[in-house]
Amino acid sequence: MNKEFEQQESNINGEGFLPGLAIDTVIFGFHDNQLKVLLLSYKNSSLYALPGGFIHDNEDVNQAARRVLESRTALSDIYLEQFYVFGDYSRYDPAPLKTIMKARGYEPPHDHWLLKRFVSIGYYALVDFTKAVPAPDEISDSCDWYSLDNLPLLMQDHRQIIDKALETLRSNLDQKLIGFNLMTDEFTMGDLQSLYETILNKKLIRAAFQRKMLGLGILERIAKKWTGGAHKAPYLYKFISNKVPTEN
Amino acid sequence: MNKEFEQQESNINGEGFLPGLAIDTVIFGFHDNQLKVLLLSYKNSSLYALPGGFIHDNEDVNQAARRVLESRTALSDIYLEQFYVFGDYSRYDPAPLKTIMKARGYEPPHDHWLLKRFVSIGYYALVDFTKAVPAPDEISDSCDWYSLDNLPLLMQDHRQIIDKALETLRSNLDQKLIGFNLMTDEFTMGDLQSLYETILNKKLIRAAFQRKMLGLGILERIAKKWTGGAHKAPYLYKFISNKVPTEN
DNA sequence: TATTATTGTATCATTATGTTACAATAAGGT
DNA sequence: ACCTTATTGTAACATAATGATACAATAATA
Repeated sequence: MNKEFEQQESNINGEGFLPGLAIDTVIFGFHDNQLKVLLLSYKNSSLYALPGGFIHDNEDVNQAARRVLESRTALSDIYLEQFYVFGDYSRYDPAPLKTIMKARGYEPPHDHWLLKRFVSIGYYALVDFTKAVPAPDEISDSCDWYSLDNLPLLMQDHRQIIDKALETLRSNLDQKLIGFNLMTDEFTMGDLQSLYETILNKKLIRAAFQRKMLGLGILERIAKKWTGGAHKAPYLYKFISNKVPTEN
Repeated sequence: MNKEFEQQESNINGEGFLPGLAIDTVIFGFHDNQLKVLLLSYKNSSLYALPGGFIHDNEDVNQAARRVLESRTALSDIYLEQFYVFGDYSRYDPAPLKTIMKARGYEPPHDHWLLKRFVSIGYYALVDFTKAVPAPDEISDSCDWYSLDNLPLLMQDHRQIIDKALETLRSNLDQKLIGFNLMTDEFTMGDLQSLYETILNKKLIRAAFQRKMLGLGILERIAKKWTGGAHKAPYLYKFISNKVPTEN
């Protein structure tokens, strides 16, 4: 779903789009020591869904994914990566989209292109929670962050898509140093450790974690952060951006 | 391309198939200390290509990939995994397929489904070279193994697809212990090390490699292998299959 | 000024990996 | 039979990475 939905709806043959192929994007953010994903809710529906969209017939697939991402977060230059194609026949279920269209007062023909079988390419994005501005469009009620351990009921197989995205993020975390894309510009070592612990779902050893991160040589120490706590103030760090993967 | 090509050719609207979506499979084997891939050559054409195919409109995408793989190697229960979707607009080039069809004496209509833009889902498979039986079909001259460091000229972006597959294999090798799928049933430690060295494209330290492999606890020592060489005979090993990932 | 919690880092322990060395041994030659 | 040769299996030690503990430094607050 994207801003062009009205055109897509009345365009019953899907003219201008690649047929049967969709994009779903798992947009991860990190806030309050919790991993979050950006979800939409549809008007007149209790269904939540991942931001997604379709591919113009003269557009690169990766470019389409970036377009979807930017339309939802108003961010560019974001870490974005394909992770899996969801193509089981059992995904095929025209009911939810039919419901959405009917709720909008539109009665789609039987062979409307949006009611056919779709294969979906899964992407995940890592964004700075504080910079993303969740933007709903005309067919969605809301576009908001939801904590991963408290997700609402999701449309179709979107729950499995999120699970697979998280699994991919987890296994790429150490190898690719992509975690920094989820941090704010400045952060403490505690913040960073908390992010790693949340993604990997396990406690890490503080001393070893700090030693390793500093040893990577991609952190620059800025200043101290007075939190107001009755204890030594932590340093703030920023990461040296040209040493960390952002765009592919 | 698969055995049903004649039907696909005369079926100008692609009835029964998902439109615009294809599968390309990089089938890896290992022989003579070299990585090999299975390639087809088309009749009346100098073009080589990856084994590929299309998805039935009532078939899982992963199942379709397995069907393609089995039709080319006569093997089942093979390690097979999605690795990337190739969806750039610049891939779109109807010329090669047009040439192939014309060479078969078939003049396709302008809007033949096979001449439209395709997005291709890349899979890679790891097979035991000694067990796979390369099988061409009626539109291919040949179906044979080619050494990775001596590939013929390939159709479209198939060369990039192979490169990306190798990159994925390389980065998954240690983590997932999938290398064993490329070995014969019984092998020496030297064979295994040679495989790793070839995939990773670097020399490994013999003592450390052996220690690590034995430490994994997935190898069973069988017997000695008398090679005829004037030296100590190496042991043969087989891997304890229920400890190694094969199918997903 | 004492108390408190947290941070940064040093220190040592443990594990993993790199490196060297060497005994075991299966041909082949004499 | 015995010596030579190349390769294997593994021990032994060196170095690097990680786990675990300890402790000084230090911002609040009382």
